[in-house]
Amino acid sequence: MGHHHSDCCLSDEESETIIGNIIAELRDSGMRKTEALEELLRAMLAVHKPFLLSELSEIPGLAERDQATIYRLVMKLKDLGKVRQLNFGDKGNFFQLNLADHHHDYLLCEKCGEMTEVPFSCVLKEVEQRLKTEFGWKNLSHSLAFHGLCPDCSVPD
Amino acid sequence: MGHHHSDCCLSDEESETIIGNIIAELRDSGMRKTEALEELLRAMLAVHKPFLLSELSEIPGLAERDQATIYRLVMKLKDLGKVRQLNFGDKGNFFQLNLADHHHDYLLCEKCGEMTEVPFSCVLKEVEQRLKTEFGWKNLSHSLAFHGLCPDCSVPD
DNA sequence: ATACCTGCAAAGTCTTTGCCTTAGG
DNA sequence: CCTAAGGCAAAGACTTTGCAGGTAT
Repeated sequence: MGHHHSDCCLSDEESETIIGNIIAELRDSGMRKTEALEELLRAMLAVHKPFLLSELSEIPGLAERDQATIYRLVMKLKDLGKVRQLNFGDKGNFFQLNLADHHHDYLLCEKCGEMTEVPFSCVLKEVEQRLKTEFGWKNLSHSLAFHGLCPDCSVPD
Repeated sequence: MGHHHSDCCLSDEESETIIGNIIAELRDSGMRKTEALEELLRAMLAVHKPFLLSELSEIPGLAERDQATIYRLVMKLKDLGKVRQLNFGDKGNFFQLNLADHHHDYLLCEKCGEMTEVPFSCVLKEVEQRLKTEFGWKNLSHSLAFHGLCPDCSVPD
Protein backbone atom coordinates (compact mmCIF):
# COMPACT_ATOMS: atom_id res chain seq x y z
CA MET A 1 0.00 0.00 0.00
CA GLY A 2 1.00 3.59 -0.23
CA HIS A 3 1.72 4.22 -3.90
CA HIS A 4 -1.72 4.96 -5.11
CA HIS A 5 -1.14 8.58 -5.91
CA SER A 6 0.99 10.30 -8.41
CA ASP A 7 1.56 13.33 -6.23
CA CYS A 8 3.87 11.64 -3.76
CA CYS A 9 6.57 10.98 -6.32
CA LEU A 10 6.54 13.77 -8.85
CA SER A 11 9.67 14.84 -10.65
CA ASP A 12 10.61 18.50 -10.45
CA GLU A 13 9.62 18.80 -14.05
CA GLU A 14 6.19 17.29 -13.49
CA SER A 15 5.66 19.54 -10.50
CA GLU A 16 6.50 22.65 -12.45
CA THR A 17 4.13 21.60 -15.21
CA ILE A 18 1.30 21.14 -12.77
CA ILE A 19 2.05 24.44 -11.07
CA GLY A 20 2.26 26.17 -14.39
CA ASN A 21 -1.14 24.85 -15.35
CA ILE A 22 -2.67 25.91 -12.08
CA ILE A 23 -1.21 29.40 -12.37
CA ALA A 24 -2.53 29.68 -15.91
CA GLU A 25 -6.02 28.89 -14.69
CA LEU A 26 -5.67 31.28 -11.79
CA ARG A 27 -4.63 34.05 -14.12
CA ASP A 28 -7.80 33.51 -16.08
CA SER A 29 -9.56 34.31 -12.82
CA GLY A 30 -7.66 37.56 -12.52
CA MET A 31 -4.88 36.52 -10.15
CA ARG A 32 -1.32 37.65 -10.76
CA LYS A 33 1.68 35.38 -10.92
CA THR A 34 3.70 36.38 -7.90
CA GLU A 35 6.59 34.89 -5.98
CA ALA A 36 4.43 34.19 -2.97
CA LEU A 37 1.86 32.37 -5.06
CA GLU A 38 4.47 30.17 -6.71
CA GLU A 39 6.13 29.37 -3.40
CA LEU A 40 2.78 28.48 -1.92
CA LEU A 41 1.77 26.22 -4.77
CA ARG A 42 5.13 24.43 -4.69
CA ALA A 43 4.82 23.87 -0.98
CA MET A 44 1.27 22.58 -1.25
CA LEU A 45 2.22 20.24 -4.07
CA ALA A 46 5.26 18.95 -2.17
CA VAL A 47 3.24 18.23 0.97
CA HIS A 48 1.11 15.32 -0.18
CA LYS A 49 -1.11 15.40 2.87
CA PRO A 50 -3.56 17.93 4.24
CA PHE A 51 -1.65 20.61 6.12
CA LEU A 52 -2.24 23.24 8.73
CA LEU A 53 -1.51 26.84 7.87
CA SER A 54 0.98 26.87 10.71
CA GLU A 55 2.84 23.99 9.06
CA LEU A 56 3.23 25.91 5.84
CA SER A 57 5.20 28.52 7.70
CA GLU A 58 7.92 25.99 8.37
CA ILE A 59 8.56 25.28 4.71
CA PRO A 60 11.68 26.96 3.25
CA GLY A 61 10.69 29.90 1.13
CA LEU A 62 7.33 30.33 2.76
CA ALA A 63 8.93 30.64 6.17
CA GLU A 64 9.71 34.32 5.61
CA ARG A 65 6.27 35.15 4.30
CA ASP A 66 3.76 36.93 6.43
CA GLN A 67 1.00 34.78 7.91
CA ALA A 68 -1.59 37.14 6.46
CA THR A 69 -0.18 36.66 2.99
CA ILE A 70 -0.36 32.89 3.27
CA TYR A 71 -3.80 33.12 4.78
CA ARG A 72 -5.16 35.38 2.07
CA LEU A 73 -3.69 33.30 -0.72
CA VAL A 74 -5.04 30.03 0.65
CA MET A 75 -8.48 31.56 1.12
CA LYS A 76 -8.47 32.93 -2.38
CA LEU A 77 -7.39 29.58 -3.80
CA LYS A 78 -10.16 28.00 -1.81
CA ASP A 79 -12.72 30.42 -3.22
CA LEU A 80 -11.48 29.59 -6.69
CA GLY A 81 -11.79 25.87 -5.99
CA LYS A 82 -8.08 25.09 -6.13
CA VAL A 83 -7.79 24.30 -2.45
CA ARG A 84 -10.09 22.39 -0.21
CA GLN A 85 -10.48 22.63 3.53
CA LEU A 86 -10.71 19.61 5.80
CA ASN A 87 -11.25 19.09 9.48
CA PHE A 88 -10.53 16.16 11.68
CA GLY A 89 -12.12 16.60 15.09
CA ASP A 90 -10.24 19.16 17.10
CA LYS A 91 -7.01 19.06 15.18
CA GLY A 92 -7.45 22.39 13.46
CA ASN A 93 -8.10 23.54 9.93
CA PHE A 94 -6.37 21.51 7.26
CA PHE A 95 -6.02 22.43 3.62
CA GLN A 96 -4.83 20.65 0.52
CA LEU A 97 -4.45 21.30 -3.16
CA ASN A 98 -7.59 20.18 -4.91
CA LEU A 99 -6.07 17.95 -7.56
CA ALA A 100 -8.35 15.66 -9.54
CA ASP A 101 -6.55 12.47 -8.55
CA HIS A 102 -6.50 13.22 -4.84
CA HIS A 103 -8.29 10.92 -2.49
CA HIS A 104 -10.16 12.57 0.28
CA ASP A 105 -10.47 9.71 2.70
CA TYR A 106 -8.15 9.61 5.68
CA LEU A 107 -7.18 7.44 8.56
CA LEU A 108 -6.18 9.17 11.77
CA CYS A 109 -4.49 7.47 14.66
CA GLU A 110 -5.67 8.73 18.01
CA LYS A 111 -2.42 7.84 19.69
CA CYS A 112 0.45 8.85 17.41
CA GLY A 113 -1.56 11.35 15.38
CA GLU A 114 -0.43 9.90 12.08
CA MET A 115 -2.61 10.74 9.11
CA THR A 116 -2.69 8.35 6.16
CA GLU A 117 -4.88 7.91 3.15
CA VAL A 118 -7.31 5.03 3.10
CA PRO A 119 -5.30 2.39 1.25
CA PHE A 120 -7.99 1.38 -1.19
CA SER A 121 -10.41 3.19 -3.38
CA CYS A 122 -13.44 4.92 -2.07
CA VAL A 123 -16.79 3.22 -1.89
CA LEU A 124 -18.82 6.39 -1.71
CA LYS A 125 -19.24 7.08 -5.39
CA GLU A 126 -22.32 4.90 -5.48
CA VAL A 127 -23.67 6.60 -2.36
CA GLU A 128 -23.25 9.98 -3.99
CA GLN A 129 -25.02 8.66 -7.06
CA ARG A 130 -27.92 7.48 -4.96
CA LEU A 131 -28.18 10.82 -3.18
CA LYS A 132 -28.36 12.49 -6.56
CA THR A 133 -30.87 10.26 -8.30
CA GLU A 134 -33.09 9.32 -5.38
CA PHE A 135 -32.89 12.46 -3.29
CA GLY A 136 -32.20 15.28 -5.69
CA TRP A 137 -28.83 16.52 -4.45
CA LYS A 138 -26.38 18.11 -6.87
CA ASN A 139 -22.64 18.83 -7.08
CA LEU A 140 -21.80 16.34 -4.38
CA SER A 141 -18.38 15.79 -2.91
CA HIS A 142 -17.46 14.24 0.39
CA SER A 143 -14.93 14.19 3.18
CA LEU A 144 -14.38 11.09 5.21
CA ALA A 145 -12.18 10.41 8.19
CA PHE A 146 -11.72 7.23 10.14
CA HIS A 147 -10.48 7.53 13.69
CA GLY A 148 -8.81 4.70 15.54
CA LEU A 149 -5.54 3.07 16.49
CA CYS A 150 -3.01 2.42 13.75
CA PRO A 151 -1.28 -0.98 13.54
CA ASP A 152 1.83 0.33 15.31
CA CYS A 153 -0.06 1.95 18.14
CA SER A 154 -2.44 -0.95 18.67
CA VAL A 155 0.44 -3.25 19.59
CA PRO A 156 0.26 -3.80 23.35
CA ASP A 157 3.50 -2.60 24.95
CA MET B 1 -37.56 12.17 4.43
CA GLY B 2 -36.38 13.16 7.81
CA HIS B 3 -37.97 10.75 10.29
CA HIS B 4 -35.37 8.09 10.36
CA HIS B 5 -34.14 8.49 13.87
CA SER B 6 -35.66 7.89 17.21
CA ASP B 7 -33.99 10.86 18.84
CA CYS B 8 -36.04 13.46 17.04
CA CYS B 9 -39.29 12.45 18.61
CA LEU B 10 -38.66 11.43 22.20
CA SER B 11 -41.27 11.90 24.87
CA ASP B 12 -40.31 13.92 27.92
CA GLU B 13 -40.33 10.72 29.86
CA GLU B 14 -37.99 8.97 27.46
CA SER B 15 -35.67 11.95 27.48
CA GLU B 16 -35.48 12.01 31.26
CA THR B 17 -34.72 8.31 31.31
CA ILE B 18 -31.88 8.73 28.87
CA ILE B 19 -30.51 11.70 30.75
CA GLY B 20 -30.81 9.84 34.04
CA ASN B 21 -28.82 6.96 32.61
CA ILE B 22 -26.13 9.23 31.27
CA ILE B 23 -25.81 11.05 34.57
CA ALA B 24 -25.57 7.75 36.41
CA GLU B 25 -22.66 6.75 34.20
CA LEU B 26 -21.02 10.13 34.60
CA ARG B 27 -21.27 9.86 38.35
CA ASP B 28 -19.36 6.61 38.15
CA SER B 29 -16.61 8.67 36.57
CA GLY B 30 -16.63 11.09 39.47
CA MET B 31 -18.80 13.84 38.03
CA ARG B 32 -21.43 15.48 40.18
CA LYS B 33 -25.06 15.90 39.25
CA THR B 34 -25.44 19.63 38.92
CA GLU B 35 -28.02 21.95 37.45
CA ALA B 36 -25.69 23.01 34.66
CA LEU B 37 -24.96 19.43 33.69
CA GLU B 38 -28.63 18.52 33.53
CA GLU B 39 -29.49 21.61 31.52
CA LEU B 40 -26.68 20.84 29.12
CA LEU B 41 -27.69 17.22 28.62
CA ARG B 42 -31.32 18.20 28.05
CA ALA B 43 -30.30 20.76 25.49
CA MET B 44 -28.00 18.34 23.70
CA LEU B 45 -30.68 15.68 23.62
CA ALA B 46 -33.29 18.11 22.36
CA VAL B 47 -31.08 19.34 19.53
CA HIS B 48 -30.98 16.29 17.31
CA LYS B 49 -28.24 17.64 15.11
CA PRO B 50 -24.61 18.52 15.71
CA PHE B 51 -24.46 21.96 17.30
CA LEU B 52 -22.00 24.78 17.78
CA LEU B 53 -21.18 25.84 21.31
CA SER B 54 -22.45 29.29 20.41
CA GLU B 55 -25.82 27.76 19.52
CA LEU B 56 -26.15 26.15 22.93
CA SER B 57 -26.02 29.58 24.49
CA GLU B 58 -29.31 30.44 22.82
CA ILE B 59 -31.19 27.59 24.44
CA PRO B 60 -33.41 28.57 27.37
CA GLY B 61 -31.80 27.60 30.63
CA LEU B 62 -28.33 27.45 29.20
CA ALA B 63 -28.56 31.02 28.01
CA GLU B 64 -27.65 32.36 31.44
CA ARG B 65 -24.73 29.99 31.90
CA ASP B 66 -21.19 31.17 31.48
CA GLN B 67 -19.49 30.20 28.23
CA ALA B 68 -16.62 28.72 30.21
CA THR B 69 -19.00 26.47 32.11
CA ILE B 70 -20.53 25.14 28.93
CA TYR B 71 -17.12 24.77 27.37
CA ARG B 72 -15.67 22.85 30.31
CA LEU B 73 -18.66 20.57 30.57
CA VAL B 74 -18.70 19.72 26.90
CA MET B 75 -14.97 19.03 26.93
CA LYS B 76 -15.29 16.83 29.94
CA LEU B 77 -18.16 14.92 28.37
CA LYS B 78 -16.04 14.55 25.28
CA ASP B 79 -13.14 13.15 27.30
CA LEU B 80 -15.54 10.70 28.90
CA GLY B 81 -16.82 9.64 25.50
CA LYS B 82 -20.33 11.01 25.92
CA VAL B 83 -19.93 13.73 23.33
CA ARG B 84 -18.28 13.65 19.98
CA GLN B 85 -16.81 16.51 18.02
CA LEU B 86 -17.40 17.01 14.32
CA ASN B 87 -16.19 19.46 11.74
CA PHE B 88 -17.56 20.42 8.41
CA GLY B 89 -15.07 22.51 6.49
CA ASP B 90 -14.92 26.00 7.88
CA LYS B 91 -18.23 26.00 9.70
CA GLY B 92 -16.74 25.69 13.16
CA ASN B 93 -16.61 23.02 15.84
CA PHE B 94 -19.75 20.97 16.15
CA PHE B 95 -20.61 18.62 18.97
CA GLN B 96 -23.31 16.07 19.56
CA LEU B 97 -24.34 13.60 22.22
CA ASN B 98 -22.70 10.29 21.48
CA LEU B 99 -25.76 8.05 21.56
CA ALA B 100 -25.51 4.53 20.23
CA ASP B 101 -28.23 4.96 17.64
CA HIS B 102 -26.89 8.17 16.21
CA HIS B 103 -25.84 8.28 12.63
CA HIS B 104 -22.71 10.19 11.90
CA ASP B 105 -23.13 10.84 8.23
CA TYR B 106 -24.29 14.24 7.15
CA LEU B 107 -25.37 16.14 4.11
CA LEU B 108 -24.53 19.81 3.99
CA CYS B 109 -25.99 22.25 1.52
CA GLU B 110 -23.48 24.82 0.36
CA LYS B 111 -26.18 27.35 -0.40
CA CYS B 112 -28.72 27.30 2.42
CA GLY B 113 -26.41 25.70 4.96
CA GLU B 114 -28.94 23.08 5.94
CA MET B 115 -27.52 20.01 7.63
CA THR B 116 -29.38 16.71 7.35
CA GLU B 117 -28.53 13.14 8.05
CA VAL B 118 -27.86 10.82 5.16
CA PRO B 119 -31.30 9.28 4.62
CA PHE B 120 -30.16 5.67 4.44
CA SER B 121 -27.87 3.50 6.41
CA CYS B 122 -24.15 3.77 6.30
CA VAL B 123 -22.07 1.68 3.94
CA LEU B 124 -18.83 2.14 5.81
CA LYS B 125 -19.12 -0.73 8.26
CA GLU B 126 -17.57 -3.07 5.76
CA VAL B 127 -14.83 -0.59 5.02
CA GLU B 128 -14.02 -0.38 8.71
CA GLN B 129 -13.97 -4.14 8.86
CA ARG B 130 -11.51 -4.31 6.01
CA LEU B 131 -9.26 -1.71 7.60
CA LYS B 132 -9.24 -3.83 10.74
CA THR B 133 -8.64 -7.25 9.24
CA GLU B 134 -6.43 -6.35 6.31
CA PHE B 135 -4.57 -3.37 7.70
CA GLY B 136 -4.46 -3.86 11.43
CA TRP B 137 -6.38 -0.81 12.64
CA LYS B 138 -8.35 -0.96 15.88
CA ASN B 139 -11.20 0.92 17.57
CA LEU B 140 -12.36 2.49 14.33
CA SER B 141 -15.08 5.05 14.03
CA HIS B 142 -15.72 7.51 11.24
CA SER B 143 -17.14 10.84 10.33
CA LEU B 144 -18.50 11.52 6.91
CA ALA B 145 -19.86 14.62 5.32
CA PHE B 146 -21.24 15.16 1.87
CA HIS B 147 -21.19 18.66 0.48
CA GLY B 148 -23.42 19.80 -2.31
CA LEU B 149 -26.67 21.48 -3.26
CA CYS B 150 -29.82 20.25 -1.59
CA PRO B 151 -32.95 19.58 -3.71
CA ASP B 152 -34.48 22.96 -2.81
CA CYS B 153 -31.36 24.93 -3.59
CA SER B 154 -30.59 23.12 -6.82
CA VAL B 155 -33.87 24.30 -8.36
CA PRO B 156 -32.97 26.97 -10.92
CA ASP B 157 -34.69 30.23 -10.01
C1' DA C 1 -0.50 53.96 -14.89
C1' DT C 2 -3.56 51.03 -12.63
C1' DA C 3 -5.14 47.50 -9.96
C1' DC C 4 -3.61 43.89 -7.39
C1' DC C 5 -0.66 42.06 -3.91
C1' DT C 6 2.35 42.09 0.27
C1' DG C 7 3.93 43.19 4.83
C1' DC C 8 3.05 45.10 9.08
C1' DA C 9 0.19 45.95 12.70
C1' DA C 10 -3.94 45.88 14.91
C1' DA C 11 -8.61 44.30 15.72
C1' DG C 12 -11.72 40.53 16.20
C1' DT C 13 -13.21 36.01 17.47
C1' DC C 14 -13.06 31.85 19.63
C1' DT C 15 -10.78 28.94 22.99
C1' DT C 16 -8.60 28.13 27.37
C1' DT C 17 -7.06 29.05 32.08
C1' DG C 18 -6.72 31.09 37.03
C1' DC C 19 -8.89 32.07 41.00
C1' DC C 20 -12.20 32.54 44.29
C1' DT C 21 -16.86 31.32 45.66
C1' DT C 22 -20.59 27.99 45.71
C1' DA C 23 -22.51 23.66 46.37
C1' DG C 24 -22.74 18.39 45.84
C1' DG C 25 -21.67 13.99 48.27
C1' DC D 1 -15.85 18.92 55.55
C1' DC D 2 -13.67 18.09 51.20
C1' DT D 3 -13.39 18.45 46.53
C1' DA D 4 -15.63 19.20 42.12
C1' DA D 5 -18.03 22.66 39.68
C1' DG D 6 -19.51 27.46 38.43
C1' DG D 7 -18.91 32.43 37.61
C1' DC D 8 -16.06 36.08 36.35
C1' DA D 9 -12.36 37.93 34.11
C1' DA D 10 -8.33 37.76 31.70
C1' DA D 11 -4.89 35.47 28.87
C1' DG D 12 -3.93 32.87 24.75
C1' DA D 13 -4.37 31.26 20.08
C1' DC D 14 -5.99 31.71 15.79
C1' DT D 15 -8.38 34.36 12.20
C1' DT D 16 -9.41 38.50 9.72
C1' DT D 17 -8.99 43.31 8.23
C1' DG D 18 -7.00 48.29 7.19
C1' DC D 19 -3.66 50.67 5.22
C1' DA D 20 0.56 52.17 2.87
C1' DG D 21 4.11 50.97 -0.11
C1' DG D 22 5.61 47.60 -3.76
C1' DT D 23 4.82 44.86 -8.00
C1' DA D 24 2.65 42.62 -12.10
C1' DT D 25 0.55 43.67 -16.29
